[in-house]
Amino acid sequence: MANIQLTRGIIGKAMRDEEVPAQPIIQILGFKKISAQGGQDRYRLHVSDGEFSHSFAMLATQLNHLVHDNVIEQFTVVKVEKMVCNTMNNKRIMIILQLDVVAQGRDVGAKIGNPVSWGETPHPEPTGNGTNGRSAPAPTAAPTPAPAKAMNAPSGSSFYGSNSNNKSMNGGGKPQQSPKSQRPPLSNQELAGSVIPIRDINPYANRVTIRARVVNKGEIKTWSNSRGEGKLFSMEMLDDSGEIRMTGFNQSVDQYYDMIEVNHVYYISRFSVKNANKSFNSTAHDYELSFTNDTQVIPCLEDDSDVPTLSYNFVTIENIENVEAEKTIDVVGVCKHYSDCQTIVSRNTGKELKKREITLIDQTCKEINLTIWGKTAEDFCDDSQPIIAVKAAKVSDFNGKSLSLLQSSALHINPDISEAHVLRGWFDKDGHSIISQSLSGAGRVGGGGPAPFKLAAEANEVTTVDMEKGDYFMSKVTLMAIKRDNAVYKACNTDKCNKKVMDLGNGMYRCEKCSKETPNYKSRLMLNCNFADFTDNFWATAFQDHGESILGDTSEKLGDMFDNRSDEFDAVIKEALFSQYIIKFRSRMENYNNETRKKFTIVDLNKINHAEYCKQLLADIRESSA
DNA sequence: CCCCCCCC
Repeated sequence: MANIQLTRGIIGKAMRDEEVPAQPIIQILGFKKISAQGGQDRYRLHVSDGEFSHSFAMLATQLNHLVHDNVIEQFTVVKVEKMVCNTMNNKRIMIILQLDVVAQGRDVGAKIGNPVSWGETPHPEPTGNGTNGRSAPAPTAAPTPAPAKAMNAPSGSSFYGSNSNNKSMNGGGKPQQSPKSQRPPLSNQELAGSVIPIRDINPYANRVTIRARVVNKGEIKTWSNSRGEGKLFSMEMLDDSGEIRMTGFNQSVDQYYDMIEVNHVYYISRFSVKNANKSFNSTAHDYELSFTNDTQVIPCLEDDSDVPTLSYNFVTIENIENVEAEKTIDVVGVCKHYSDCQTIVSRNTGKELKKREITLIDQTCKEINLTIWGKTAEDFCDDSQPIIAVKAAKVSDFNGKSLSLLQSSALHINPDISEAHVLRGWFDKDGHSIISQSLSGAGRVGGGGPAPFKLAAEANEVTTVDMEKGDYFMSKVTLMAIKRDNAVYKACNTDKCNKKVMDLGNGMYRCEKCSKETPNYKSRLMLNCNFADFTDNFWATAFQDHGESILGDTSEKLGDMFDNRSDEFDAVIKEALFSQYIIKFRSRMENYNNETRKKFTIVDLNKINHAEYCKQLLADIRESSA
């Protein structure tokens, strides 16, 4: 093991944020498990380039197996294929994302050279044999013996079976009794011999096994239609040849859903293969798989680093502007803020849906809203402004551009990928205080550029000449009053027609526009609202959707209240007052009774985010005092 | 066997 040359000086360069040579060779002097977010272990490394040593290096968590498998041990020499440096709490940290082992620690057996501890370390570095330095206890303390490398497939005891006897088998430790019609589990030899690449899956290839990494697992979904009802889940898997989707129904859900873990590799055999319906399947594969009663899923226990992990093809937020609606893209951004979880009712199915809006920002200084659904929305609660990476988010052109998660999308919080580390560094240093523009909703560019912020007094001064288009402005205002009368009106029930109908007094309603009389109508909102800030106040109209946001209920329920439970309706109005909003208004001159008057209409409305608003004010102050 | 991907 003589003559191993470390890349001297690389640590100094990395610490000084200078360009580092490609593929530097360094030695691991020790490592230490540290507590980490998300319950996942993280390893801090004590590394040396022969000149300096440094204990603020981190192993990307996808490389944890290298520690668990004793590949990284004391004195192991590695070639760093990929790493990033960040400054965290005034310390430079090296994050090693990819490495190759040059020589095993047990073969090297000693520290190479006489490295000096870098920088702020106040004490001399211990140099005793068999110790790893303060930050890195001896590896003998931590790892358990690695599984035998020669093992191709796991032993029968780790078999996740293909029938319901499984639990009793595990409980009693008895050999499995196959029920009559079922085939016995595949032997290890059968398994290993029949593994084919995912790319080669087709309906005629029987008795094959794939060895695949699960990169996404959807929520359990229930359905009920004329053909029956049931539950199902889908997952996406990949190997180095391709990707494929697999769906499990009913009892397969019970059997496999909890067992299958995202990012783990499994041997899967005895599935059924059918054509992929391209309109609902975003994978590149022509076929998709289903679990059968006979399907066998076996965790891959040996080293699975040859099976690729989820890879992204990120589009910057700025560039999402140019992506067509309905396309799916990968995106990574900082979760600048997020909304409460809301319950809405699907127009198509009548089902209640949970949703939450997340605002993402990246180095292009653009923001975009991402809508998340269901359990993901309910459970999302992370105030640390985490990095969010999404595989296959759907682009929509609602309110500018926005993103929405699909069942087949995958959201990852603080993924251990270089883009995320770089973004983190940017946001913590500069990004958090930057004035950014949103592609979604209020403040976005479009329709003649971003709307300027105006105080109420300034808004009142505006004399709009353009009768057609009008002027747009943003304002931070408090809701002072809502006129109760005419807040709700009965509108024509015809799709797309929202005209006010005439109550004929006989249970029928007439729409002049449609020339139709029906017993039906829909309740719609048209709120006359008074808004104020410290300079002045003005009246503005909030139609349907914005009215629902302000009053916090559906127009249907509000209409019922308005007609039948007047005091309840008054209470709703009272409750809505004195909320603060950031609102985008349109001001326009309108002719009414031979008089030209300026009218304000709400075009976008958001409850104020005080933290966000204060940041903007601070940025404004900085800019104007610079 | 789902096949909806929602709401403003």
